[in-house]
Amino acid sequence: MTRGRPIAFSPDEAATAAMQVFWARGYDAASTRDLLAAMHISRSSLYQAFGSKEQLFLEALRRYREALIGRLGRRLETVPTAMTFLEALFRETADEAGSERAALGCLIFNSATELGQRGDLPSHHARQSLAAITELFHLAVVQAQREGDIAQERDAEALATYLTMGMAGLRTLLKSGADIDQARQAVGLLLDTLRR
Amino acid sequence: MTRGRPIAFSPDEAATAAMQVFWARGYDAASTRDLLAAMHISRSSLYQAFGSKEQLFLEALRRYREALIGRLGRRLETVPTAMTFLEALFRETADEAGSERAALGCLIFNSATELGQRGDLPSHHARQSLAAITELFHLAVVQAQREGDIAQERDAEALATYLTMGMAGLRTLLKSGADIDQARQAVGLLLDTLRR
DNA sequence: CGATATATGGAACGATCGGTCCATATAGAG
DNA sequence: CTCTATATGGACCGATCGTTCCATATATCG
Repeated sequence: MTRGRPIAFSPDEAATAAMQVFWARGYDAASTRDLLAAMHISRSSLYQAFGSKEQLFLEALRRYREALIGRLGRRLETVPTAMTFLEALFRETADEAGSERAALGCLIFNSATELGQRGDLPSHHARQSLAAITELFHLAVVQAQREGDIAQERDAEALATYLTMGMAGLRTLLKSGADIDQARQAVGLLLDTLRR
Repeated sequence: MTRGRPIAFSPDEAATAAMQVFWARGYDAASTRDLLAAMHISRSSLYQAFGSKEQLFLEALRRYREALIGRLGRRLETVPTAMTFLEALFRETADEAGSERAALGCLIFNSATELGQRGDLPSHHARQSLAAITELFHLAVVQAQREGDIAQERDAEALATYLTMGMAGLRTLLKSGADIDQARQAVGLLLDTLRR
């Protein structure tokens, strides 16, 4: 079937490595040389397989988003109640305070803040990814309403936006070195709003 | 007294112009050429007067912080109650949704997210500036407690951190194109927490 | 008037950027 | 085996980065 020399690396692993570089350094600050080193491929292979730095980023962001939303979506189905899902998610994030993981943040929030105002494809995809997070929060809120943990008459869309805002703010706090007590207290107040 | 050729520009105006460039483009993305064009001075004058791009940024951030904190602090003293101050601040920010002003964001939150994880001077000053915002919120919360709008037994520090988190999240929402209704609803929920 | 000290404009520097190009390697097809 | 098609390594490109340097302009001091 296929002719010519076969690929000598796993595009999957390479894309994952690229994702980690974009995650740690940001879109602009991640140089193609950084990416090549992490992906363990040559410059030719990068451009052959992914086209450009921009397209590679879109692929990396897509993978991150699908992995995150997929993982959280599955967890939402597994967990006893949607309310415990939301509580655990925010509390676990708060507990990252001070760690290297906290300094990394979330690729989606990182990208939304870095690229939010540009009009290019990366900016558009970052916004869409943020919207996907809000959608997931919306699912969780609606489920919590069904389960009786959030009053039916409350606006699920507004609560979902509020949770996205809270997570974005929490990520900012963690990135600027908030300690674990500060993060936990702020998250506690955030979650109080859900029950009212 | 002084010898030699006198300066031909206002360092004050030049620093203000630089601040606006850093505000709009971010620290890394603001090139010295961008800065020179906005400041209307020559490359030599920039390095003569400010030393380096890094020092110029520190000066710009300092001016922004002092102007912001000063303005808000004065407003807090002028306004009828601290609670109305907080409400007006968040509601007015939400109402920026969709505007160019919203796309700009706040230099302090922008810098905290861009530089939060680096160990250099700009990073350190960005964190300090974020802490200054939390301090202002703390002042407002304590005053609101004195004025009877927030219960005395509530943790003023935790509420201050919560407000900083909320403003950071709101800025992120605005940067990623949230519309005015979303922003207003999220802010409404945020402010509900103050009264509980 | 020099003499001196600072400011300015702009050329130039080495480093790094994303991307291209080409010679070479390596597979399958006939 | 030859032919063909794709992959790879790495030199190279022009653009841009922050910064330095130097000749020149412009002020004050004696």
